[in-house]
Amino acid sequence: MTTFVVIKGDVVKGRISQSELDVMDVLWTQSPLGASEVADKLAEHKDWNIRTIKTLLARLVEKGALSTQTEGRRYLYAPLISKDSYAAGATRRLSNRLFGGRAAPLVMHLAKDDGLTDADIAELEALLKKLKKGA
Amino acid sequence: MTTFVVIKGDVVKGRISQSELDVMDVLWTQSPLGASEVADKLAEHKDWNIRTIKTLLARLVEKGALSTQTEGRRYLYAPLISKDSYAAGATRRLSNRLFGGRAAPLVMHLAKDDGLTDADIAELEALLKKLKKGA
DNA sequence: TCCTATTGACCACACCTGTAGTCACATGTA
DNA sequence: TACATGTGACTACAGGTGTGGTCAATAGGA
Repeated sequence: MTTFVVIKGDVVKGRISQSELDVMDVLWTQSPLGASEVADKLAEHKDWNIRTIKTLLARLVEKGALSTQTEGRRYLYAPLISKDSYAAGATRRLSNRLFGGRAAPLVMHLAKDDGLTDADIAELEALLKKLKKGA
Repeated sequence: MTTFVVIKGDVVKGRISQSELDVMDVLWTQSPLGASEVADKLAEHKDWNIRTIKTLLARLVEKGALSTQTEGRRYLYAPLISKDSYAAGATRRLSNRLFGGRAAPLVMHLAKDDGLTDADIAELEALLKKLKKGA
């Protein structure tokens, strides 16, 4: 069974795995980059062999999440889906899966254990005000 | 590398997979249940062989997500972690992973594409009011 | 010009996951 | 009592994932 994850018009074959997401993060911050540049950025957080990173890059290309462009003898990689649209899809999937699509319980969970700072709360209030006005 | 997912005091060895979560959902709704009862409930949504469900139950027991209690010649299964604490952990992981732990962008994503109803917005406002008072 | 370092292509391998089959045993029924 | 049936234990197997090795080509420095 082949699954296609549709994210606001972008189509990715199969799911982006945890490690692959770390690679995407680098390229969402800056792109296009070659494999070794991606490795350099990742080295701050991860202790991965360059081989590992190349495998992840290749898999992401195969899944349609990254594009390649040739620069001399190497590839430059760039995201085909934006972090924003990926995040939107992931958020909605979680919300549907666990809370029947309702947002409030989700926020409630974030609020527990001091998960929300005063700044967060202020930001959310502003957001809600805008949503009500826009409606 | 063995990973332990800590959810508010509950410890689950490894991660709960998608299909396993479907099984947990049944037992979060009602428990304890035997394997065939779980299968009956799942039959409404899933087309799974009873073998499959037994495998998933066994894996969940092995992971420490379910407890068993003997009833005659069979097991009765019950959750060792609550849906609430699981949901809290999953929400926090998503929020940390994608939004640096901030709640507002997460809600913003839900809001897009009419993801939030008026009722949701009202519920969130009430929640925020309570949070401010409680602080 | 010759060697070394780098690159993508391909391969490896263990563990996880989805999905079930087989087996031995107990039990209710004929 | 004999047998179909349900149960958990163990096994299977393909595809995904984490992690990295091998190889041939090539580009850049000595």
